[in-house]
Amino acid sequence: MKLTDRKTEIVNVAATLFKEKGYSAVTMRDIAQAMDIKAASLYNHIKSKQEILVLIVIEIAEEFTNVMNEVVCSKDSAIKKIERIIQLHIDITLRDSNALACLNNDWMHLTDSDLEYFIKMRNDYEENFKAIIQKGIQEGDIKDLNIDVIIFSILSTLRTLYIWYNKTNKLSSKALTENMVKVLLNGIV
Amino acid sequence: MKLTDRKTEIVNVAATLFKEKGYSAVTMRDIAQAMDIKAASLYNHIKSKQEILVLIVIEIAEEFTNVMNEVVCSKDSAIKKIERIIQLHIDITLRDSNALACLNNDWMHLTDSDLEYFIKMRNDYEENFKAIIQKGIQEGDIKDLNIDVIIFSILSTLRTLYIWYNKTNKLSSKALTENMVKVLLNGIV
DNA sequence: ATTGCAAACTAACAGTTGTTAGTTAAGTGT
DNA sequence: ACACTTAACTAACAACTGTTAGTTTGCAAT
Repeated sequence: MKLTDRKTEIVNVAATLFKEKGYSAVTMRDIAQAMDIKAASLYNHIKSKQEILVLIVIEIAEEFTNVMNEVVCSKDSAIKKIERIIQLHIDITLRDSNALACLNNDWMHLTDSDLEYFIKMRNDYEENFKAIIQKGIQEGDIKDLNIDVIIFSILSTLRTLYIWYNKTNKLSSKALTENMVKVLLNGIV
Repeated sequence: MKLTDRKTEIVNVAATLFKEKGYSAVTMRDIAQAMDIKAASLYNHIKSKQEILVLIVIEIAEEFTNVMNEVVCSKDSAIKKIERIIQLHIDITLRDSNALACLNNDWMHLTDSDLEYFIKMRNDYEENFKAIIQKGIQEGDIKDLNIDVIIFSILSTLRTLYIWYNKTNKLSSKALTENMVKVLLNGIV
């Protein structure tokens, strides 16, 4: 799916606004004003407000899905797999925090098949993550704690990185990943 | 600030809807319909849609602030303090997950002095939390990792508990807290 | 020069939004 | 029986919503 330059621009501007105020609170006139054009002009490039949301959310969701599938198929250890997933979240956060905020906060405004598709991807993602942790526990690499608590604490941290990453952007991607791996896997005590 | 029964009911119904779709996407007619009355009737009890949001968000924010102030003043160890804060988040999540969702997702729709007040409370909260961690590091109870990464990973997990707690509500408050303390403090490896 | 096209514009639409005004029906206390 | 209060109602408002239709402008290719 290739986008024209102008369409990409609209999607990016919209993502920035959606991050600030949420999908519902941003109007087509807001998006237009941010681009110094009129609202009606947006429709030369996009079909609807919904389409913008779909373009933002689904693309990122598919990227998560694709990488997760690679990781699942690989022969790495559970710990190595988790590290790759941490890296994945950090990379996408650094590259496109606006879209990520949108995915986290506005996915419920998707409709019909898009909503269905998104929810399936998210459920599969969590299931795959769970399977990785479970294998790690079986093989003795991960402590035998409540598995849902483990999954949740890691995923919720990774998913909300976008809120926070500009507060500590002195850290490089690599340094951030290293610290995150230590904190999330080895604990702080 | 005492609320009449009916006002409380409106606030609770609104919080449920806000959790599902976000503040902006919920209309006064939605709230009214959920209570089997007409939108105009809501105004016998509340001043505005904004007032509902303020009642939901500020009350919870103040509760966090108050308990945090107690914890800061106490003579407990850093670890003990963190455990109490984990307990606080879990308790509020179990008691009022709707309001918590609202606080997390819709605080930016507060206006003027309410918005200012909220942001100040949140900043103070984070500063206090940071000071606790810092003390813990100084005293050797906590590993000397990047402090922002530590704060963020714990807080983001605690703050988004509401998304997740009904998936694993087999766990009691106590059991949940114990698992959470182990995972967040001691790590999983 | 003429045509074609991309991308902006103005004007307007039908529906939705939060909110107000004025009214009504059902209790409650005197 | 009476006035008062509570909490619902209908009707309407002005502003805002996403979107469409038709038009204009400037540039590139013929």
